[in-house]
Amino acid sequence: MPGDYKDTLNLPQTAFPMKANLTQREPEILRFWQERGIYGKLQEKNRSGRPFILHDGPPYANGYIHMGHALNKVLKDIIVKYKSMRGYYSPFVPGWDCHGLPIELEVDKKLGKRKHSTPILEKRGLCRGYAERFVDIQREEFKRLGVFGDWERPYLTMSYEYEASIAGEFARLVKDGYVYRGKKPVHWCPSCVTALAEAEVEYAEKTSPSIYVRFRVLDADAERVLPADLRGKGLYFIIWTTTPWTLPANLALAVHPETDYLVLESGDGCYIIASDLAGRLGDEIGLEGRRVKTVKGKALEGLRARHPFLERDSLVITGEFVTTSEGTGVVHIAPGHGEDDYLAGLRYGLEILAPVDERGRFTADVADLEGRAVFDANGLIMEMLSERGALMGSGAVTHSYPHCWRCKKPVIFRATEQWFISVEHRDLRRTCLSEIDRVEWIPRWGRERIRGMMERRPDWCISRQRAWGVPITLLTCRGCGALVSDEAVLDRVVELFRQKGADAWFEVEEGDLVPAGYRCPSCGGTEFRKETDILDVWFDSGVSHAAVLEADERLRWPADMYLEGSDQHRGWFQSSLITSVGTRGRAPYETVLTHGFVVDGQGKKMSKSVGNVIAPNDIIRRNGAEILRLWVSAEDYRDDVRLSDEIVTRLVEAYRKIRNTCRFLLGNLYDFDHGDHSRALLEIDRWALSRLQGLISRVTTAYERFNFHEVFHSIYHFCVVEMSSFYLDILKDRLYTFAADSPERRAAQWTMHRILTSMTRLMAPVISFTAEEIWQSMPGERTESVFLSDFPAVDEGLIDRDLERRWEGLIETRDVVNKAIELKRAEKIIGNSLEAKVVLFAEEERLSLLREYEGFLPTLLIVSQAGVKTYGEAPGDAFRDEEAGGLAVVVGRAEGRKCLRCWNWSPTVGTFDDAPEVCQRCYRVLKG
RNA sequence: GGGCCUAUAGCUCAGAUGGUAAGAGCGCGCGCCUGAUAAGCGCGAGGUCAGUGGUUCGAUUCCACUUAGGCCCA
Repeated sequence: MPGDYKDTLNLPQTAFPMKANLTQREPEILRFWQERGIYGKLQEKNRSGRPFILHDGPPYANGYIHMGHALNKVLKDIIVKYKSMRGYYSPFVPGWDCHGLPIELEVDKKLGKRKHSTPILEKRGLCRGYAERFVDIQREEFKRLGVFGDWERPYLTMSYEYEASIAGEFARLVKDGYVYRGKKPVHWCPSCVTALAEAEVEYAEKTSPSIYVRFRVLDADAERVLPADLRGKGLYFIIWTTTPWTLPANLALAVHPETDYLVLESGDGCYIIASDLAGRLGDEIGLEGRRVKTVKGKALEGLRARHPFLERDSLVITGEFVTTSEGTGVVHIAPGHGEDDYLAGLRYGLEILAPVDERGRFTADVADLEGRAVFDANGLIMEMLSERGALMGSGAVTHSYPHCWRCKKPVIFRATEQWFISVEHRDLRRTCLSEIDRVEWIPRWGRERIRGMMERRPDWCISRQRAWGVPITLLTCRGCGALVSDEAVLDRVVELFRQKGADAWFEVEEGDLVPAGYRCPSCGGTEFRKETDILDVWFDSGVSHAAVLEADERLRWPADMYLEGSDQHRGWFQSSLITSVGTRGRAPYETVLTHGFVVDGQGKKMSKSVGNVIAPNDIIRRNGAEILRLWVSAEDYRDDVRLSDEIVTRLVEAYRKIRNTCRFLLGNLYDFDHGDHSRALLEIDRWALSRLQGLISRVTTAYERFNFHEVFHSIYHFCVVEMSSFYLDILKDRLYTFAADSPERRAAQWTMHRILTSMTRLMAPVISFTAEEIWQSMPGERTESVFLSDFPAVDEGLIDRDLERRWEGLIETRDVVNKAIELKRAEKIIGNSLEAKVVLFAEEERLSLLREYEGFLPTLLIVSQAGVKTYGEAPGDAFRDEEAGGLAVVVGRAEGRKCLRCWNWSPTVGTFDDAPEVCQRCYRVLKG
């Protein structure tokens, strides 16, 4: 067909599809990695490299993964892949947290009524099966995200080895004296005779007595408060409570340190109550009288008051938890029967008193009430108060009160014997704090956060009265109650667990746990009792540094990094720190990196009830895991990360842009000869390569600082601004119309190849699937997988700052010309920019710059002709832009005719008899 | 209620020891191209830098408070 020169051009050719079709392609790439064993080869390749150990915090083996899991694992994966490509030995051993209440509750739910009659070992077996199932499910979900790791050999906290490690680490703490037995209040169901976890308590309306009780301040102390003229009168605190039965356990009265308290003279005595509540108390119990004085709560601290019916004094303490929203502003404190009470009791060294047995009956400690069920005793107690003149008022209230989810009856708060790890022993708290200071926290405020918690936290209560966990492997003497902390006994249990798992604890006889002839060191007793509590699951994961980092030959202790959500400042970071410092004297991590939570487009938390939840699978199914990975990298994870349909849409577009840019590069490399054409580079090629070095440098720094959103933005920006709209757009003419093997075209290809191989590796840790797909489509020699290649390094020889500076001027000029052309386009004078001829009028520096590049200007501006003149010659109606001074532009129609081959306009078109429709440049190419 | 943290265009992000920098890309609007074509290119319109007060000659940038939101506690 005459006039059709398309066949004589070097148009791009590639099998690399424009449409990613990630949903289908990703599984193929996963299979490729799997079948070729790429992860294993990567480990092998770096075996002798410097290690970088990112220790995986174990997700809980319950339910399907949500976006938080995905965010966390992808962040880890990006780091592990980056470090690996940099030559670090960076194995990733994923793990799962398998014990614990949530799984047990799920199993209980399935058992229904049989849950009470199911033997513990059978229940534990069911829990194990449940956890196994979800480990498998989550493993597949994580793999689908493209996360590299040793998925076939993860660590499970319920493996026998791990269970033995838990017992072993616990034994170390026992031997070193960290573990003690103490009392702490827990929700307790007197009807089911069991402790209840918070999750097993449900709140329901209940009617309770509402009573006001006065406590008389000791006369000796009253002088501190009462003016001289009132001395001799009784001084009383008034408290309000809805649980009269806890009064026998009263040990203190709490006031708020900053609240104003009123001393009120009324009848036979003086009363201390919160000023704000005086009016209300007048209505409630008819308390009226003369206002004597006002004092701050903290001035009352240390006073002693007589218990209304027991031979005991009650100490006045202060607490921030005291409010004046109800009651009297004075709170009755029974450390054995309330959470605030307990903590206050600890602070003031009060006994954790709970004279109530496991069936909710008073013990002999309260002689008058022994054997009485606590709720039934309320009336009796009120009578006792009344007889002694201590009852200031009574009534009834209906309020929300905790009930047992099994039997639906009201529960009580009751201190029971629990095991603790002391954070004061051997200065543990202080050592932890100094370790916190030594560790690097990213972001920096993480240090303040965990520091505050560590400074204030109480001893660690590790007892749980449940079935699914690692038992607290302690024996106590049946005779004297002494703890058996004999090394031989403790070690025997660890070995037992290694062989048979923690279930063995429930099977073995007490006598078989001690050496033959063993006697209690304190009393010589020979009968022992196995502890039935299990360990808090936080202990399980807390010792992963020992059970995994130290024990697993693939890893090493301590870890270079822990990386979890910021909620783990209270959780895993702390449980790991305590167990590690307690046994090894230092933190198990060098650096701790935290990320925020996944929230919706408005920054609100995702919740099923609101209906704003987006699941990883939604995105994988609709857009592919790659989009999810891109999202992880695009967002600044230090803050909460937002996710919405719009954000996904934007990311899909960004992905397409990156993909298409790479596709264009691939398409123009189909016939590249892979020779070294570096000596034939044009200046614009050198500009592109210099810019590429800048990109490599920026991206490398961003990875090093874990600023992944900078990685994304830099690569994206490079694709859009430097490549697609500038370099590649300008390059088309050279690539398409020059002779295929001309030095100029080869130079362009050489440059493009370099850009493509660099960019692909830069993006590989983030968009791994696409990077691999590009890598496999790339012509020429390459490693088996993009991950087996090295991360690109900056080539100093390709950096040319002077050149880049000169080009800033050229690019600015180009921007102005584009504006001028746009105006002519609006006037319908030109369409395609090749129809234009441009004359530039410039002064001084710009003039000399443009003169220097005059021959190159048509290429730069993608116009057919361009000329340079002095600014003074510019016509008055020339286009000027305030941004660029000393520059005027005149745009007109190009001269000559359009070359049907290269589409440039030229006076040379029509001057060749044997090819009248082409320009001179094309004519020469055609004639070879 | 307490501890820690966040708040720049519709979206994702930059920004300055406080003083001519409020920026980028995307999206959106309007065009061009049809030899990256379910692509590519150009131009344009978008922000009282959450609000209030304070420090200062001057604050989006420092401080306090408020509001909204997040995590962890209570």
